[in-house]
Amino acid sequence: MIRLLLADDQALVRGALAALLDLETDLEVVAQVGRGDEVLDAARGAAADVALLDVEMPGLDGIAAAGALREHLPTCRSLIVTTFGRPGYLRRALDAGTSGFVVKDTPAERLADAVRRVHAGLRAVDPDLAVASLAVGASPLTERERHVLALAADGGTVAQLAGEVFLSEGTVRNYLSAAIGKTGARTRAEAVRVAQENGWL
Amino acid sequence: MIRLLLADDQALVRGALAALLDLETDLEVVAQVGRGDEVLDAARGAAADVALLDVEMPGLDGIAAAGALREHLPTCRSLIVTTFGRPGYLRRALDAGTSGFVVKDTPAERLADAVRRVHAGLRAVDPDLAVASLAVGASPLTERERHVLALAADGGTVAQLAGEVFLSEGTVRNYLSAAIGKTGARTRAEAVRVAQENGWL
DNA sequence: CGGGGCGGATGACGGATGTCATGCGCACGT
DNA sequence: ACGTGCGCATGACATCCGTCATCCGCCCCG
Repeated sequence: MIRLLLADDQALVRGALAALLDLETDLEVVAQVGRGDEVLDAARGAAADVALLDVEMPGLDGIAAAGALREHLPTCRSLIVTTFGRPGYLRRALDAGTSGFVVKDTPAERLADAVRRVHAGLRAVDPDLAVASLAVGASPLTERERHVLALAADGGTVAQLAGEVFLSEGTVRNYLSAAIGKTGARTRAEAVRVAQENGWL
Repeated sequence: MIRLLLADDQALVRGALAALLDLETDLEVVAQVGRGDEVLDAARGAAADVALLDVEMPGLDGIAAAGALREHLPTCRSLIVTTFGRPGYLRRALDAGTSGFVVKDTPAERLADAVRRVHAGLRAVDPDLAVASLAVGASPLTERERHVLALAADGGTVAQLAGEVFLSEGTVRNYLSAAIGKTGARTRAEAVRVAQENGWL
Protein backbone atom coordinates (compact mmCIF):
# COMPACT_ATOMS: atom_id res chain seq x y z
CA MET A 1 0.00 0.00 0.00
CA ILE A 2 1.59 3.27 -1.11
CA ARG A 3 0.91 6.13 1.33
CA LEU A 4 0.25 9.47 -0.38
CA LEU A 5 0.33 13.12 0.66
CA LEU A 6 -1.65 15.63 -1.43
CA ALA A 7 -0.67 19.31 -1.48
CA ASP A 8 -2.76 21.70 -3.58
CA ASP A 9 -4.19 25.05 -2.63
CA GLN A 10 -7.50 24.38 -4.35
CA ALA A 11 -9.53 22.27 -1.94
CA LEU A 12 -11.84 21.01 -4.65
CA VAL A 13 -9.02 19.72 -6.79
CA ARG A 14 -7.34 18.24 -3.76
CA GLY A 15 -10.45 16.37 -2.73
CA ALA A 16 -11.12 15.23 -6.25
CA LEU A 17 -7.61 13.89 -6.69
CA ALA A 18 -7.99 12.06 -3.40
CA ALA A 19 -11.17 10.43 -4.64
CA LEU A 20 -9.50 9.48 -7.89
CA LEU A 21 -6.42 7.96 -6.28
CA ASP A 22 -8.35 6.14 -3.57
CA LEU A 23 -10.04 4.17 -6.32
CA GLU A 24 -6.73 2.39 -6.87
CA THR A 25 -6.41 -0.58 -4.60
CA ASP A 26 -2.70 -0.12 -3.96
CA LEU A 27 -2.86 3.61 -3.20
CA GLU A 28 -3.99 5.37 -0.05
CA VAL A 29 -4.21 9.11 0.61
CA VAL A 30 -3.03 9.61 4.17
CA ALA A 31 -2.70 13.41 4.35
CA GLN A 32 -3.88 16.54 2.59
CA VAL A 33 -2.61 20.10 2.96
CA GLY A 34 -3.36 23.37 1.21
CA ARG A 35 -0.11 25.21 1.92
CA GLY A 36 3.47 24.50 0.96
CA ASP A 37 4.85 25.15 4.41
CA GLU A 38 2.68 22.42 5.92
CA VAL A 39 4.01 19.70 3.62
CA LEU A 40 7.02 18.62 5.66
CA ASP A 41 5.21 18.23 8.99
CA ALA A 42 2.26 16.48 7.42
CA ALA A 43 4.46 14.08 5.47
CA ARG A 44 6.40 13.22 8.59
CA GLY A 45 3.31 12.82 10.74
CA ALA A 46 1.56 10.57 8.25
CA ALA A 47 4.66 8.66 7.18
CA ALA A 48 3.92 9.34 3.53
CA ASP A 49 5.79 7.46 0.81
CA VAL A 50 5.05 9.86 -2.03
CA ALA A 51 4.05 13.55 -1.96
CA LEU A 52 2.01 15.00 -4.82
CA LEU A 53 2.82 18.72 -4.89
CA ASP A 54 1.28 21.59 -6.80
CA VAL A 55 3.70 24.38 -7.72
CA GLU A 56 1.55 27.41 -6.97
CA MET A 57 0.78 27.34 -3.28
CA PRO A 58 0.75 29.89 -0.47
CA GLY A 59 3.53 29.79 2.09
CA LEU A 60 6.04 27.78 0.10
CA ASP A 61 5.91 26.72 -3.51
CA GLY A 62 5.85 23.06 -4.39
CA ILE A 63 9.39 22.98 -5.71
CA ALA A 64 10.80 24.42 -2.52
CA ALA A 65 8.66 21.98 -0.54
CA ALA A 66 10.18 19.14 -2.52
CA GLY A 67 13.61 20.42 -1.61
CA ALA A 68 12.68 20.48 2.06
CA LEU A 69 11.38 16.92 1.80
CA ARG A 70 14.55 15.63 0.21
CA GLU A 71 16.64 17.21 2.91
CA HIS A 72 14.63 16.37 6.02
CA LEU A 73 12.59 13.34 5.03
CA PRO A 74 14.41 11.50 2.25
CA THR A 75 12.19 8.45 2.58
CA CYS A 76 9.35 10.45 1.04
CA ARG A 77 9.70 10.95 -2.71
CA SER A 78 7.98 13.85 -4.41
CA LEU A 79 5.96 14.21 -7.59
CA ILE A 80 5.07 17.64 -8.96
CA VAL A 81 1.52 17.90 -10.31
CA THR A 82 0.95 21.31 -11.79
CA THR A 83 -1.25 23.32 -14.09
CA PHE A 84 1.50 25.02 -16.02
CA GLY A 85 4.02 23.20 -18.13
CA ARG A 86 6.57 25.96 -17.76
CA PRO A 87 9.90 24.56 -18.95
CA GLY A 88 11.77 26.36 -16.18
CA TYR A 89 9.60 24.67 -13.57
CA LEU A 90 10.67 21.23 -14.71
CA ARG A 91 14.33 22.13 -14.57
CA ARG A 92 14.05 23.64 -11.12
CA ALA A 93 11.94 20.72 -9.94
CA LEU A 94 14.54 18.18 -11.01
CA ASP A 95 17.28 20.28 -9.43
CA ALA A 96 15.27 20.22 -6.21
CA GLY A 97 15.32 16.45 -6.24
CA THR A 98 11.80 15.59 -7.37
CA SER A 99 11.29 12.25 -9.05
CA GLY A 100 8.33 13.15 -11.22
CA PHE A 101 6.64 16.00 -13.01
CA VAL A 102 3.11 15.73 -14.38
CA VAL A 103 0.97 18.47 -15.91
CA LYS A 104 -2.70 18.58 -15.09
CA ASP A 105 -3.90 17.99 -18.61
CA THR A 106 -2.48 14.48 -18.85
CA PRO A 107 -5.09 11.72 -18.83
CA ALA A 108 -6.26 10.71 -15.38
CA GLU A 109 -5.27 7.08 -15.85
CA ARG A 110 -1.62 7.97 -16.09
CA LEU A 111 -1.43 9.65 -12.73
CA ALA A 112 -1.57 6.42 -10.77
CA ASP A 113 1.15 4.99 -12.98
CA ALA A 114 3.33 8.01 -12.35
CA VAL A 115 2.84 7.58 -8.62
CA ARG A 116 3.87 3.94 -8.81
CA ARG A 117 6.92 4.74 -10.90
CA VAL A 118 8.03 7.37 -8.43
CA HIS A 119 7.46 5.06 -5.51
CA ALA A 120 9.56 2.43 -7.23
CA GLY A 121 12.43 4.90 -7.49
CA LEU A 122 11.96 5.60 -11.19
CA ARG A 123 11.39 8.93 -12.84
CA ALA A 124 8.03 10.05 -14.22
CA VAL A 125 8.44 13.06 -16.49
CA ASP A 126 6.17 14.30 -19.24
CA PRO A 127 8.22 13.67 -22.41
CA ASP A 128 6.88 16.67 -24.34
CA LEU A 129 7.77 18.92 -21.49
CA ALA A 130 11.22 17.42 -21.20
CA VAL A 131 12.12 18.33 -24.77
CA ALA A 132 10.60 21.79 -24.32
CA SER A 133 12.75 22.25 -21.27
CA LEU A 134 15.85 21.30 -23.18
CA ALA A 135 14.90 23.54 -26.09
CA VAL A 136 14.25 26.57 -23.93
CA GLY A 137 17.21 25.96 -21.70
CA ALA A 138 17.98 27.56 -18.40
CA SER A 139 17.11 31.12 -17.63
CA PRO A 140 19.41 33.57 -19.42
CA LEU A 141 18.67 36.19 -16.79
CA THR A 142 21.07 37.29 -14.16
CA GLU A 143 19.83 37.21 -10.57
CA ARG A 144 19.48 41.00 -10.47
CA GLU A 145 17.77 41.09 -13.82
CA ARG A 146 15.34 38.42 -12.68
CA HIS A 147 14.62 40.30 -9.48
CA VAL A 148 13.98 43.63 -11.16
CA LEU A 149 11.87 42.02 -13.85
CA ALA A 150 9.79 40.23 -11.23
CA LEU A 151 9.08 43.52 -9.50
CA ALA A 152 8.27 45.15 -12.80
CA ALA A 153 5.60 42.51 -13.34
CA ASP A 154 3.28 44.45 -11.04
CA GLY A 155 3.30 47.35 -13.44
CA GLY A 156 5.24 49.91 -11.45
CA THR A 157 7.22 52.78 -12.94
CA VAL A 158 11.00 52.81 -13.08
CA ALA A 159 11.20 55.32 -10.25
CA GLN A 160 9.12 53.06 -7.99
CA LEU A 161 11.26 50.04 -8.81
CA ALA A 162 14.42 51.98 -8.12
CA GLY A 163 13.01 52.90 -4.72
CA GLU A 164 12.15 49.32 -3.84
CA VAL A 165 15.55 47.90 -4.80
CA PHE A 166 17.61 50.87 -3.59
CA LEU A 167 19.24 51.28 -6.97
CA SER A 168 19.65 54.25 -9.24
CA GLU A 169 16.98 54.83 -11.82
CA GLY A 170 19.40 54.41 -14.68
CA THR A 171 20.65 51.10 -13.34
CA VAL A 172 17.13 49.76 -13.19
CA ARG A 173 16.64 50.78 -16.79
CA ASN A 174 19.81 48.96 -17.71
CA TYR A 175 18.67 45.75 -16.07
CA LEU A 176 15.32 45.96 -17.75
CA SER A 177 16.99 46.66 -21.05
CA ALA A 178 19.22 43.62 -20.62
CA ALA A 179 16.25 41.45 -19.68
CA ILE A 180 14.30 42.70 -22.69
CA GLY A 181 17.19 41.84 -24.94
CA LYS A 182 17.79 38.40 -23.48
CA THR A 183 14.13 37.41 -23.65
CA GLY A 184 13.87 38.53 -27.25
CA ALA A 185 11.11 40.94 -26.33
CA ARG A 186 10.61 44.48 -27.48
CA THR A 187 8.95 45.99 -24.42
CA ARG A 188 9.12 45.52 -20.70
CA ALA A 189 5.65 43.99 -20.52
CA GLU A 190 6.48 41.46 -23.19
CA ALA A 191 9.66 40.51 -21.39
CA VAL A 192 7.64 39.87 -18.25
CA ARG A 193 5.25 37.67 -20.18
CA VAL A 194 8.00 35.63 -21.82
CA ALA A 195 9.84 35.15 -18.56
CA GLN A 196 6.68 34.00 -16.81
CA GLU A 197 5.79 31.56 -19.55
CA ASN A 198 9.19 29.97 -19.26
CA GLY A 199 9.14 29.83 -15.49
CA TRP A 200 12.09 32.15 -15.10
CA LEU A 201 10.63 34.34 -12.39
CA MET B 1 -30.22 10.01 -10.47
CA ILE B 2 -28.82 13.37 -11.59
CA ARG B 3 -26.98 13.15 -14.91
CA LEU B 4 -23.84 15.33 -15.06
CA LEU B 5 -21.63 16.75 -17.81
CA LEU B 6 -18.07 17.78 -16.93
CA ALA B 7 -16.23 20.38 -18.98
CA ASP B 8 -12.66 21.27 -18.02
CA ASP B 9 -9.60 21.55 -20.19
CA GLN B 10 -7.36 19.83 -17.66
CA ALA B 11 -7.91 16.12 -18.10
CA LEU B 12 -6.56 15.27 -14.70
CA VAL B 13 -8.92 17.63 -12.89
CA ARG B 14 -11.80 16.43 -15.02
CA GLY B 15 -11.15 12.81 -14.21
CA ALA B 16 -10.65 13.59 -10.55
CA LEU B 17 -13.91 15.49 -10.32
CA ALA B 18 -15.66 12.61 -12.01
CA ALA B 19 -14.27 10.21 -9.42
CA LEU B 20 -15.35 12.51 -6.63
CA LEU B 21 -18.88 13.00 -7.89
CA ASP B 22 -19.41 9.36 -8.76
CA LEU B 23 -18.95 8.58 -5.09
CA GLU B 24 -22.34 10.19 -4.48
CA THR B 25 -25.11 7.69 -4.90
CA ASP B 26 -27.51 10.14 -6.53
CA LEU B 27 -25.03 11.57 -9.03
CA GLU B 28 -23.78 10.13 -12.28
CA VAL B 29 -21.22 11.58 -14.69
CA VAL B 30 -22.53 10.82 -18.17
CA ALA B 31 -20.20 12.94 -20.33
CA GLN B 32 -16.82 14.66 -20.21
CA VAL B 33 -15.38 17.19 -22.63
CA GLY B 34 -12.21 19.27 -22.70
CA ARG B 35 -13.39 22.10 -24.95
CA GLY B 36 -16.14 24.67 -24.61
CA ASP B 37 -17.43 24.18 -28.12
CA GLU B 38 -18.16 20.52 -27.46
CA VAL B 39 -20.39 21.17 -24.48
CA LEU B 40 -23.67 21.62 -26.28
CA ASP B 41 -23.47 18.50 -28.44
CA ALA B 42 -22.25 16.37 -25.57
CA ALA B 43 -24.97 17.60 -23.23
CA ARG B 44 -27.64 16.89 -25.81
CA GLY B 45 -26.26 13.49 -26.68
CA ALA B 46 -26.01 12.38 -23.08
CA ALA B 47 -29.23 14.04 -21.92
CA ALA B 48 -27.40 15.75 -19.08
CA ASP B 49 -29.32 17.45 -16.29
CA VAL B 50 -26.51 19.65 -15.00
CA ALA B 51 -23.32 20.85 -16.71
CA LEU B 52 -20.25 21.68 -14.63
CA LEU B 53 -18.26 24.20 -16.64
CA ASP B 54 -14.80 25.62 -16.19
CA VAL B 55 -14.35 29.20 -17.40
CA GLU B 56 -10.97 28.92 -19.10
CA MET B 57 -11.36 26.46 -21.96
CA PRO B 58 -10.23 26.35 -25.58
CA GLY B 59 -12.83 26.89 -28.28
CA LEU B 60 -15.47 28.58 -26.16
CA ASP B 61 -15.26 29.79 -22.59
CA GLY B 62 -17.51 28.28 -19.97
CA ILE B 63 -19.71 31.34 -19.63
CA ALA B 64 -20.45 31.42 -23.34
CA ALA B 65 -21.08 27.67 -23.24
CA ALA B 66 -23.62 28.25 -20.49
CA GLY B 67 -25.36 30.80 -22.68
CA ALA B 68 -25.51 28.31 -25.54
CA LEU B 69 -26.97 25.69 -23.23
CA ARG B 70 -29.70 28.00 -21.95
CA GLU B 71 -30.69 28.89 -25.47
CA HIS B 72 -30.58 25.48 -27.15
CA LEU B 73 -31.00 23.01 -24.31
CA PRO B 74 -32.88 24.72 -21.49
CA THR B 75 -33.50 21.43 -19.68
CA CYS B 76 -29.81 21.33 -18.81
CA ARG B 77 -28.83 23.74 -16.06
CA SER B 78 -25.28 24.96 -15.73
CA LEU B 79 -22.88 25.39 -12.83
CA ILE B 80 -19.61 27.27 -13.24
CA VAL B 81 -16.65 25.67 -11.44
CA THR B 82 -13.61 27.82 -11.83
CA THR B 83 -10.16 28.53 -10.47
CA PHE B 84 -10.47 32.27 -10.33
CA GLY B 85 -12.98 34.11 -8.21
CA ARG B 86 -12.93 37.12 -10.46
CA PRO B 87 -15.92 39.26 -9.55
CA GLY B 88 -16.63 40.07 -13.17
CA TYR B 89 -16.87 36.39 -13.99
CA LEU B 90 -19.72 35.89 -11.55
CA ARG B 91 -21.67 38.79 -12.95
CA ARG B 92 -21.24 37.63 -16.52
CA ALA B 93 -22.05 34.07 -15.54
CA LEU B 94 -25.33 35.05 -13.95
CA ASP B 95 -26.17 37.22 -16.95
CA ALA B 96 -25.56 34.17 -19.14
CA GLY B 97 -28.16 32.23 -17.20
CA THR B 98 -26.05 29.98 -15.02
CA SER B 99 -27.59 28.75 -11.81
CA GLY B 100 -24.42 28.30 -9.80
CA PHE B 101 -20.88 29.55 -9.37
CA VAL B 102 -18.29 27.68 -7.32
CA VAL B 103 -14.59 28.44 -6.98
CA LYS B 104 -12.16 25.57 -6.89
CA ASP B 105 -10.93 26.26 -3.38
CA THR B 106 -14.25 25.52 -1.72
CA PRO B 107 -14.34 22.26 0.27
CA ALA B 108 -15.00 19.19 -1.81
CA GLU B 109 -18.07 18.20 0.20
CA ARG B 110 -19.94 21.28 -0.88
CA LEU B 111 -19.69 20.57 -4.57
CA ALA B 112 -22.27 17.80 -4.50
CA ASP B 113 -24.60 20.04 -2.54
CA ALA B 114 -24.19 22.78 -5.10
CA VAL B 115 -25.02 20.31 -7.87
CA ARG B 116 -28.18 19.21 -6.06
CA ARG B 117 -29.26 22.78 -5.45
CA VAL B 118 -28.79 23.66 -9.09
CA HIS B 119 -30.66 20.57 -10.20
CA ALA B 120 -33.53 21.52 -7.89
CA GLY B 121 -33.78 24.89 -9.61
CA LEU B 122 -32.12 26.82 -6.80
CA ARG B 123 -29.05 29.01 -6.99
CA ALA B 124 -25.64 28.00 -5.66
CA VAL B 125 -23.36 31.01 -5.40
CA ASP B 126 -20.31 31.51 -3.22
CA PRO B 127 -21.42 34.21 -0.75
CA ASP B 128 -17.99 35.83 -0.38
CA LEU B 129 -17.72 36.17 -4.10
CA ALA B 130 -21.20 37.61 -4.34
CA VAL B 131 -20.37 40.52 -2.06
CA ALA B 132 -17.05 41.05 -3.85
CA SER B 133 -18.94 41.20 -7.09
CA LEU B 134 -21.28 43.82 -5.71
CA ALA B 135 -18.40 45.80 -4.21
CA VAL B 136 -16.36 45.87 -7.39
CA GLY B 137 -19.35 46.48 -9.59
CA ALA B 138 -19.58 46.11 -13.32
CA SER B 139 -16.71 46.90 -15.61
CA PRO B 140 -16.20 50.65 -16.00
CA LEU B 141 -14.54 50.08 -19.35
CA THR B 142 -16.23 50.74 -22.64
CA GLU B 143 -16.12 48.00 -25.24
CA ARG B 144 -13.33 49.68 -27.19
CA GLU B 145 -11.29 50.32 -24.10
CA ARG B 146 -11.68 46.72 -23.02
CA HIS B 147 -10.69 45.45 -26.43
CA VAL B 148 -7.58 47.59 -26.69
CA LEU B 149 -6.54 46.80 -23.14
CA ALA B 150 -6.95 43.09 -23.79
CA LEU B 151 -4.65 43.33 -26.79
CA ALA B 152 -2.17 45.38 -24.80
CA ALA B 153 -1.96 42.54 -22.29
CA ASP B 154 0.42 40.71 -24.62
CA GLY B 155 2.94 43.49 -24.22
CA GLY B 156 2.85 44.94 -27.72
CA THR B 157 3.69 48.52 -28.57
CA VAL B 158 1.05 51.13 -29.39
CA ALA B 159 1.94 51.00 -33.06
CA GLN B 160 1.31 47.25 -33.19
CA LEU B 161 -2.03 47.64 -31.42
CA ALA B 162 -3.08 50.41 -33.76
CA GLY B 163 -2.31 48.12 -36.68
CA GLU B 164 -4.39 45.29 -35.26
CA VAL B 165 -7.44 47.46 -34.54
CA PHE B 166 -7.14 49.72 -37.61
CA LEU B 167 -7.08 52.84 -35.51
CA SER B 168 -4.75 55.78 -35.33
CA GLU B 169 -1.93 55.58 -32.87
CA GLY B 170 -3.20 58.53 -30.90
CA THR B 171 -6.64 57.02 -30.51
CA VAL B 172 -5.19 53.85 -29.08
CA ARG B 173 -3.29 55.94 -26.58
CA ASN B 174 -6.46 57.69 -25.55
CA TYR B 175 -8.26 54.42 -24.93
CA LEU B 176 -5.37 53.17 -22.89
CA SER B 177 -5.25 56.43 -21.01
CA ALA B 178 -8.96 56.20 -20.25
CA ALA B 179 -8.56 52.60 -19.13
CA ILE B 180 -5.65 53.55 -16.90
CA GLY B 181 -7.74 56.29 -15.33
CA LYS B 182 -10.83 54.16 -14.81
CA THR B 183 -8.92 51.28 -13.26
CA GLY B 184 -7.12 53.61 -10.88
CA ALA B 185 -3.77 52.47 -12.25
CA ARG B 186 -0.74 54.55 -13.07
CA THR B 187 0.69 52.58 -15.95
CA ARG B 188 -0.62 50.45 -18.75
CA ALA B 189 0.74 47.24 -17.25
CA GLU B 190 -0.91 47.93 -13.93
CA ALA B 191 -4.22 48.62 -15.65
CA VAL B 192 -3.97 45.24 -17.38
CA ARG B 193 -3.35 43.55 -14.06
CA VAL B 194 -6.27 45.26 -12.32
CA ALA B 195 -8.65 44.51 -15.18
CA GLN B 196 -7.64 40.86 -15.25
CA GLU B 197 -8.07 40.47 -11.50
CA ASN B 198 -11.58 41.81 -11.76
CA GLY B 199 -12.51 39.72 -14.76
CA TRP B 200 -13.08 42.73 -16.98
CA LEU B 201 -11.23 41.41 -20.00
C1' DC C 1 -36.16 71.43 -32.56
C1' DG C 2 -32.09 72.66 -30.21
C1' DG C 3 -28.90 72.02 -26.68
C1' DG C 4 -26.28 69.10 -23.80
C1' DG C 5 -24.00 64.93 -22.76
C1' DC C 6 -21.25 61.05 -24.27
C1' DG C 7 -18.49 57.83 -26.93
C1' DG C 8 -15.24 58.01 -30.41
C1' DA C 9 -11.25 60.11 -33.11
C1' DT C 10 -7.16 63.16 -33.97
C1' DG C 11 -2.91 65.75 -33.12
C1' DA C 12 0.41 68.27 -30.10
C1' DC C 13 3.25 68.34 -25.87
C1' DG C 14 5.99 66.99 -21.76
C1' DG C 15 7.73 63.26 -19.37
C1' DA C 16 9.04 58.41 -19.14
C1' DT C 17 11.32 54.58 -21.34
C1' DG C 18 14.78 51.83 -23.90
C1' DT C 19 19.40 51.98 -25.83
C1' DC C 20 24.11 52.93 -25.98
C1' DA C 21 28.75 54.28 -24.57
C1' DT C 22 31.53 54.72 -20.78
C1' DG C 23 33.62 54.32 -16.28
C1' DC C 24 34.70 52.12 -11.74
C1' DG C 25 35.20 48.43 -8.28
C1' DC C 26 35.26 43.64 -7.19
C1' DA C 27 35.36 38.60 -7.32
C1' DC C 28 36.62 34.94 -10.23
C1' DG C 29 39.67 31.52 -12.82
C1' DT C 30 43.98 31.07 -15.52
C1' DA D 1 49.10 39.53 -11.69
C1' DC D 2 46.03 39.86 -15.29
C1' DG D 3 42.05 39.54 -18.02
C1' DT D 4 37.17 38.75 -17.83
C1' DG D 5 32.66 39.05 -16.39
C1' DC D 6 29.35 40.99 -13.35
C1' DG D 7 27.21 44.65 -10.45
C1' DC D 8 26.48 49.43 -10.17
C1' DA D 9 26.32 54.07 -11.82
C1' DT D 10 26.14 58.15 -15.10
C1' DG D 11 24.83 60.87 -19.11
C1' DA D 12 22.92 61.59 -23.61
C1' DC D 13 19.65 60.61 -27.21
C1' DA D 14 15.87 58.79 -29.99
C1' DT D 15 11.40 56.91 -29.17
C1' DC D 16 7.50 55.81 -26.98
C1' DC D 17 3.86 56.69 -23.83
C1' DG D 18 0.27 59.24 -21.09
C1' DT D 19 -2.31 63.49 -20.94
C1' DC D 20 -4.83 67.12 -22.69
C1' DA D 21 -7.48 70.19 -25.72
C1' DT D 22 -10.23 69.76 -29.48
C1' DC D 23 -13.46 68.21 -32.85
C1' DC D 24 -17.12 65.19 -34.77
C1' DG D 25 -21.37 62.41 -34.81
C1' DC D 26 -25.12 60.56 -32.26
C1' DC D 27 -28.82 59.77 -29.01
C1' DC D 28 -31.66 61.42 -25.42
C1' DC D 29 -34.51 64.60 -23.12
C1' DG D 30 -36.59 68.78 -22.28
